[in-house]
Amino acid sequence: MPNSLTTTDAPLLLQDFLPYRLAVLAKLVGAAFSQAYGERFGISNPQWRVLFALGRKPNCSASHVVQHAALDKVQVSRALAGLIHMGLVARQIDATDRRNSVLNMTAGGREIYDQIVPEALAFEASLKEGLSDAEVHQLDVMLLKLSARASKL
Amino acid sequence: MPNSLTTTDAPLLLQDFLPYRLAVLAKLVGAAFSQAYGERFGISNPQWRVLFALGRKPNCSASHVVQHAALDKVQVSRALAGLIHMGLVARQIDATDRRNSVLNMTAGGREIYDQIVPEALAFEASLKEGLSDAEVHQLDVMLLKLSARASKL
DNA sequence: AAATAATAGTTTCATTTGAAACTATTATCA
DNA sequence: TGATAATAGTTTCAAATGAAACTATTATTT
Repeated sequence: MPNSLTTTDAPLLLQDFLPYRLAVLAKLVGAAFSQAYGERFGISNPQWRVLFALGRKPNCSASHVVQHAALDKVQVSRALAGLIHMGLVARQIDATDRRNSVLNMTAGGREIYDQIVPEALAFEASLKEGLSDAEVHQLDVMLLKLSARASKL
Repeated sequence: MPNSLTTTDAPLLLQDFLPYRLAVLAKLVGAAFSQAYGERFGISNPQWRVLFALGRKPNCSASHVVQHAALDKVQVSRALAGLIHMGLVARQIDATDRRNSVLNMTAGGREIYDQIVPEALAFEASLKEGLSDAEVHQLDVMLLKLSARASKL
């Protein structure tokens, strides 16, 4: 057995393996984001998602957040508990269906939100720096295609 | 205060926000991968990375894995503990520097590895299905650019 | 050579995450 | 109407993750 310790014929190059590359990039970006902003406001990544969802659609329920922030109901429940405890979000109960909550940012929550949105967009722009408009468009198309494929695997 | 409960002027669209899109896609892909293969072999995501790193470079140390698999030393230590316990990896001690370990897959480890590599490549190919060669190349370029930018934020 | 620093890797402990079970409320069906 | 199922959300418990402290070994400094 002359080569029992050598590599196999077609070793998988981790650096080129798309699932790996996506994971590494997403983690890097997420860490940079939450280091920059989470630290400043004491807000975690799932909590940002909830705030952004509420910014987009006030008076919504937790289930709505689940569907629009790619979080499961446990994560949303926990994120909300924190945000409510910090006084950034207020929860009422839907009188017509007492299972539903009606969520909104408080004045304090909106203050942070209004502050963070432009910075988040600047962060994104900075991330895209070096990409041409055409490339940004290509990226959009490919992320959509990859997401569509991935959800079928 | 006529609009205290309406959205702000430029709400951030989570669905379009690149850090969010990357996170969601990476998670989706990672989940699909480890559901398909992790379940079958009882191997976690960090453990796959270690195996792939060892496939690429036998006789390497744990530090080498740290540098080439985007894992920290704690994750590598734990992944190795599991792999060794499963009998898929063997660890010797470098006689010239007894701090270093010398890692290799066992015959059993290589058996799984040789089985998984073509499937992993097929998985990747399936993920890229629908992308033209030009698009795949574009994707490569943009992931590289984004990674470079992200590591500077 | 002794003391200090650096490197490789592990362990410990606190926090995060995920899956499953649970409560409360409303909807459906017999 | 009463029983069953479905929905909204929370809690609980186990596993995964991360940061910091720790052990062992080698390198450097004095």
